[in-house]
Amino acid sequence: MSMRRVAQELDTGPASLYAHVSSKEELLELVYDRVLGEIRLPEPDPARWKEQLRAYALEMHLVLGSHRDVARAALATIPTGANSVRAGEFVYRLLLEAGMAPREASLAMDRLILYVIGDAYEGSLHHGRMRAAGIDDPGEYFENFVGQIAAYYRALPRDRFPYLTKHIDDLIADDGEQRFYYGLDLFLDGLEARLSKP
Amino acid sequence: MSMRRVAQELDTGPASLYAHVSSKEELLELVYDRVLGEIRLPEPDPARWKEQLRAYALEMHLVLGSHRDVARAALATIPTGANSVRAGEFVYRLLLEAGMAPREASLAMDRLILYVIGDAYEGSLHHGRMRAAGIDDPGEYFENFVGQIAAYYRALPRDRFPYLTKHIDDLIADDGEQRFYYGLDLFLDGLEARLSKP
DNA sequence: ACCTGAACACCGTTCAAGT
DNA sequence: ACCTGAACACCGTTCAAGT
Repeated sequence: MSMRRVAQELDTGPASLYAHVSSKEELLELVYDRVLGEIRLPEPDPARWKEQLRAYALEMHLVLGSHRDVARAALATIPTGANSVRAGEFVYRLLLEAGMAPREASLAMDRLILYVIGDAYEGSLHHGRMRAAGIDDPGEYFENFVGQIAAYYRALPRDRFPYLTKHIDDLIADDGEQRFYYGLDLFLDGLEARLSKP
Repeated sequence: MSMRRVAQELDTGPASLYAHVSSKEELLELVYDRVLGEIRLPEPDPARWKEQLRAYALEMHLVLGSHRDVARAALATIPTGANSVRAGEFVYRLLLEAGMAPREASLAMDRLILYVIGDAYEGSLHHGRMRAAGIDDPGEYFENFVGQIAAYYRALPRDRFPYLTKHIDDLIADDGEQRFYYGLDLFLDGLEARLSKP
């Protein structure tokens, strides 16, 4: 996304955008909030906090995957939009009602959001690379990507890198989706463990 | 970092760089690997895997904080440099010797690295914003940043956002370092729990 | 093999001038 | 209050020409 391209889409010049927005960063934050609005929030149910938090993370991840710069804008910004606050209240409430102390719930919310955005941002970088390479099919791109890693690892000297060279198949077994799930569930299980023995 | 500025530092033109490197991305990957070389790896000790993994994550986080574009380059790239492979062998070995199955160790390594890089990247975005705002002291910047969040939350209607408005102090209590530690320890504790009951 | 100047095709943002 | 053309100060990369 470039200011000049946005302006072009609106049949105007880039300077005109600055009558409505003070910078590209501000525009991206507005887009971010609008994108968050696409997430449907269920009625919070403390008994199912883990399930609901997981569903929220998956939806947010999906919705952020749409555009590269949005995920970056979501990092290190003050979440100030209406939808952002709405989502924040939902997540925070769920953690509190699950039994977490306010301060720990704050930390947990912060880290969950960072994880989702971080993974989405990495995904969008991959997406950009895919387009740059002229590949259309994500599966084909993934094959290509891990294939290069595998080839490189296979060429490493076994005596100096015994562990990496021995388990190449395991290193490339899981795709991006499975990696995201693994980290998400590790996180949620970790929260649950802290709840049961504080 | 821009190609033109690198060239200037080397008293030459930007075009000259392309005799040594095929793109800016490739140059950044070379910088990334050099930066990883600054991490000192201890003799792996399976009995202290958690402690050693934690120390590694802290060192990597510190070393990545130096330059914004490096953390971004570290995302979504094939880690192909000598130091990168050296570090990968260390982390992977530690996880395996701790008792993890090869496939799960692969996932755990991937997520740990993503977490460290993701947090470092967010930190570098903050750093950039700090410089843009003309602030020199990180403490002052942090005060400023959380102060804006707090003011915004305080102005929210209490009936619509009861949870966020009630715990503003807890929401802004921890700084970046403490947040990083919380997520890191949650991750490591999670791994430990999976090891004890597989 | 390495370097260079000049050019190409872009950026975000500002600012005086217009309505 | 909103819009505009033109300009400023940058980008990454290419390419013919040089050594």
